[in-house]
Amino acid sequence: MVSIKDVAAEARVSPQTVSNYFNQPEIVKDMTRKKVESAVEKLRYTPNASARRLRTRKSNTLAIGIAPTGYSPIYDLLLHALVSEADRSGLRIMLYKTDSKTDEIRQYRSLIAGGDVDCFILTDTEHHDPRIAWLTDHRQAFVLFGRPWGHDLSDPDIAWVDVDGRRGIADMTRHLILTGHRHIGFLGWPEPSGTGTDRKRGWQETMEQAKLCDPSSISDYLAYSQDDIRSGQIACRELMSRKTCIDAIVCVSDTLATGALTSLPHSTGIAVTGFDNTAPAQSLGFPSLEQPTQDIAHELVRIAMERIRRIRNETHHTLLAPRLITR
Amino acid sequence: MVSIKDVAAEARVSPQTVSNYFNQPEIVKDMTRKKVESAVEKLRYTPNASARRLRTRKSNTLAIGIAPTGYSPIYDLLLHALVSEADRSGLRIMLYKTDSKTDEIRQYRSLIAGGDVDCFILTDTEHHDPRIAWLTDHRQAFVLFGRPWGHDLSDPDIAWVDVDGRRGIADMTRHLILTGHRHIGFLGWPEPSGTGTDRKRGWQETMEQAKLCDPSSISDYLAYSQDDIRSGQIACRELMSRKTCIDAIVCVSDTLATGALTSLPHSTGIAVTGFDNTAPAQSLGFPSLEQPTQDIAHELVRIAMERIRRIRNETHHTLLAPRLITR
DNA sequence: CTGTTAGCGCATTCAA
DNA sequence: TTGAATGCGCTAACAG
Repeated sequence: MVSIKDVAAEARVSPQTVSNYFNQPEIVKDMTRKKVESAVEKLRYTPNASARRLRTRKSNTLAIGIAPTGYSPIYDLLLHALVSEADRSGLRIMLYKTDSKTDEIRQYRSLIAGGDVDCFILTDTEHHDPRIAWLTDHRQAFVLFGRPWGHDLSDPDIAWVDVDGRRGIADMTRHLILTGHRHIGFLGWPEPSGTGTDRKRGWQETMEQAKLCDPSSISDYLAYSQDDIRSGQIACRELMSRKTCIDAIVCVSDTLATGALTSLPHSTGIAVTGFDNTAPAQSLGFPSLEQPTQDIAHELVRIAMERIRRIRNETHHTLLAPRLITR
Repeated sequence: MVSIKDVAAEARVSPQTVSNYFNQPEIVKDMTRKKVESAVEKLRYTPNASARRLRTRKSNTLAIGIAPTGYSPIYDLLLHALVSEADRSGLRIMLYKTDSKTDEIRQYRSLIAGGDVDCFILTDTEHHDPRIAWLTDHRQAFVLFGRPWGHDLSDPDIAWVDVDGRRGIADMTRHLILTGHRHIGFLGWPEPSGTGTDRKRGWQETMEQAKLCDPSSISDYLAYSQDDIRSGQIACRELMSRKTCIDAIVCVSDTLATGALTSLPHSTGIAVTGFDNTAPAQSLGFPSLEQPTQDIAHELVRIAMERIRRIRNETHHTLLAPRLITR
């Protein structure tokens, strides 16, 4: 293993100069820099991260939780984007398990005390999420992927990145209207669900604005379902029998869209749309909304770095638009 | 931040004893242990991982690559299982990006030199994988998820864990035969594909054994396709038009099964089966084979720990059976 | 069984 | 601008 001393000896400078070369290159004289550079190349030196971490008390690591049943269908896409973006900033991504919210807080404690993590990325946020309070109390840097439902969205203590589901679903609903549909139902998640309610609102507002529905009759076009295929099928059948004139169904997820589509008799001509543009959307060929994972990751990393440095004057939340995929 | 010294002072023992309490509890006297224990609790002490790593030259970290387009549909399930199993052994999981094999080797260099990783878990192994040679040359611990195709499978230098696709597909083929199918086709991946060839063999052997096919006519029942839905549809149509008597199709993946199923006219009664038991298999309701992710993770972690400790007398490869999901 | 000594590799003082 | 000394928190090796 080659250390900073070896490089210093090779370059005939002091260890400190080599350290400066890496951490404050601008204060090293050009000629010295050259010497160090060639020594580094020759010895294939890479700084030891553990030693640096011990000294600086920074881990250059972001941690993101992974749930037993996959938070979301785009989780692995997001993960790759995150690793990719983090890499550009010299950060690493570490995983921790989140089998329950309590368990998750236990993980925080261990990761923080171990000096393993600079900033947490939380997914699957829920109303009055206990994790937010805990992390804030412990002055630990974190960013949410998902809005802090139940908190003030502009609270400077709570940084977040999210996708504007309301806008995406509104775009989708407009698309359906503009392609001739008039009786557009909505298949959503049961309350309370921040994300679900937000998406539903996109549909409802568009319908009311287009005078296709008024507030008093909106519930006729609405059904709720757990996010699995079978529940989606049942909810869809119930909705269709309750409101037979429906000619399109906007679903809060691809899973429910899959359920809806497979529960309808073939060739009814009823349009069904989803959210996330996952494999089922592509295979069954229904329109969907794609989350901009690379942009999400970019923002998460950018904000994470600001939180680590305790910079508070920049934008600490971002709402990104999903992309409409028509088919 | 509370350190080992604080605990030692609180417990009125030496720092070394506290260290022993954590690392070799059995050599600490009961009464001393009690004292340390209460001091630890009182101060909420957690060892600093960076310092420990620096001292021991061990990171207690496994690294696994993440590809731009998701290696496999079970990737996130495997990841959770891995984090979960690693946690039980006090190991962490770090991610690195693998946009290309060359890029991946660059990542190895950086992670190793930084002292960030004890053992790599490689996925998506291919014939004569260059990563294997590099890691072996550098005496770096690693485990494959997937067999080292093109190498000696019993080579003690190459540890691996894999799922027995051949056996799984054979089970599936037998299931089809026993439910009355006789002309069973196979939709596979183009050669060379270690995994694909292995799975194909399971079908072929079962067919020949059941005298439903002889070696000379086997290719009549066989078609190849890239692993996407549209290619699967095309390949399936070609196969069906070439061999009209086919009454079941075993597919090498759920993706191809989805393609096959959606390309066939409805209610033909032709059975289609997949591999991985992913969402499409569940939603479209075709039989599939489930990979035992928890067992895979368990074995990966077990072997990884042995490799780290350079133990060579234990089993260094494991072949696990997938679970047949009939529907 | 417990305490003492030393040093892992690095970055932050201070001097030069 | 560069160099020498110091210590981050921990544990291996030893001495007691």
